[in-house]
Amino acid sequence: MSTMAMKDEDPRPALSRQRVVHAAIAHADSAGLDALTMRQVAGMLQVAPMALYRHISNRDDLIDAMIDVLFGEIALPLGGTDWKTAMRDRAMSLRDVLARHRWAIGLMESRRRPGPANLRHHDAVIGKLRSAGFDIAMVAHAYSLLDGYIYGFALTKMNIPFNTTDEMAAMAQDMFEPFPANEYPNLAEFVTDHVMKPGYDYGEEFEYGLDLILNGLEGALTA
Amino acid sequence: MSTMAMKDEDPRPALSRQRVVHAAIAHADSAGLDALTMRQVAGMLQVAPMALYRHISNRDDLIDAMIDVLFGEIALPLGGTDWKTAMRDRAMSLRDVLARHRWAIGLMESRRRPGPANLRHHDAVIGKLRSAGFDIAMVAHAYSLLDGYIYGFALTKMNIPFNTTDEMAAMAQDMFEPFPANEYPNLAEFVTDHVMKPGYDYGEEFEYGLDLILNGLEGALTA
DNA sequence: ACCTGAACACCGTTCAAGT
DNA sequence: ACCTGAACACCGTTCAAGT
Repeated sequence: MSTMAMKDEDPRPALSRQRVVHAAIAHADSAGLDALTMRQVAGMLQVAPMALYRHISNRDDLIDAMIDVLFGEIALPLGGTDWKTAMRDRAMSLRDVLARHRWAIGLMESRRRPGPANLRHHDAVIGKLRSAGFDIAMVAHAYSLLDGYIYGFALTKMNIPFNTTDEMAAMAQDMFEPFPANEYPNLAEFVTDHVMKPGYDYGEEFEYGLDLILNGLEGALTA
Repeated sequence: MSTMAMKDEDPRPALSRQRVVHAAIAHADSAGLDALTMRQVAGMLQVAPMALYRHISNRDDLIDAMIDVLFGEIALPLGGTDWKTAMRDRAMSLRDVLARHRWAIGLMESRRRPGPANLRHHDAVIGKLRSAGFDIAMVAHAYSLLDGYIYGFALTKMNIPFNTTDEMAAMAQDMFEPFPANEYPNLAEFVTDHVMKPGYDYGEEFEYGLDLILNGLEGALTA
């Protein structure tokens, strides 16, 4: 077997910053932030841990790059539609990005060196609100309220320790078991009559709150 | 020197679950979640790491206990006042607790075995809303919206990579430096004309959003 | 009963080599 | 130019001792 043939059969394409960043995102998506270690990312790519440092300067630099890829996945609020539709679509898109990349929720707004997709996203959102007649103080109100809600909902949903009605039922059992019966009657009623009902999905609450906020902002804008 | 005198001079009181939990909270408050390691908490208490395992079963059990202490610090919405005042006070109190214990933001609603203070808090909030005329579906809307916003605002504020106007100015410099001038005009205007103005404090946005949400819920309740 | 020390299987990152 | 292996200073947790 010639060395030429050996090369053709080499299952490892050359490493690159792009390949490292995308492997890291895929790994964090499936295994979580705790599993996002240099050693595990290197394992995904079948290289020694230290090979990564040729392409990224350290773990924080890797996370910077991963977050900018995610900002690129958020649909930008474009020129055509009114501000309310644009902000609603952008909120739903950001919600979807955070659901796909749960590990990123606490990291999106924490970058000391935001990348181009990050800056472009914030520029587009602010521009859309400004051209709809929001003054700068009102932009600050609206952005803080919307993003507070979007990230907070994503955080709460991510951390909720159950996903299905069955899991909730099991957890409710464990939850009340150590305490006297009827010690927490309002919570018990809420859990049994609402959360444990078939078809309950916490995720569906998102749009109720989003629309309440958008309507409130509209009222403040026209006042 | 007698062994009796040695005992009197021993600077280490006996370990207890309470002492471990409170030392861990104090350490996480000052050094952050990454520094909340068994070895560092043990160091605080001047014992060997393994001494902690006599009083807690593992790191997760320690965090469970820490979170329940924090729930105990939130002012309960009591009987006297109307629901809006009660929810506003409770939101401000939770905001303050999260500001004192920033490491806890992602952990408060993630416990598979919530402690008594946790359950008592949720029971009181739900009870207050129910007795004000919210039906169960509306309680779910209100709770999800309020807590989404409160936790999300705390998360964003915690992660924002600057605290003072000076830090923001330094960061703005670094932020736009790698890109062509006027590449992000809306963001640049927002930063220079609002965020970098003397007296700017992101934290002050909290009450604007909170009141907008409470007014929206009031409208939905009376409708 | 309560605490300890060594050990195991992990981390991120530095450094000096290897090809 | 690009990747590697050993090493260092850390983790949480198990186990067998120590007092």
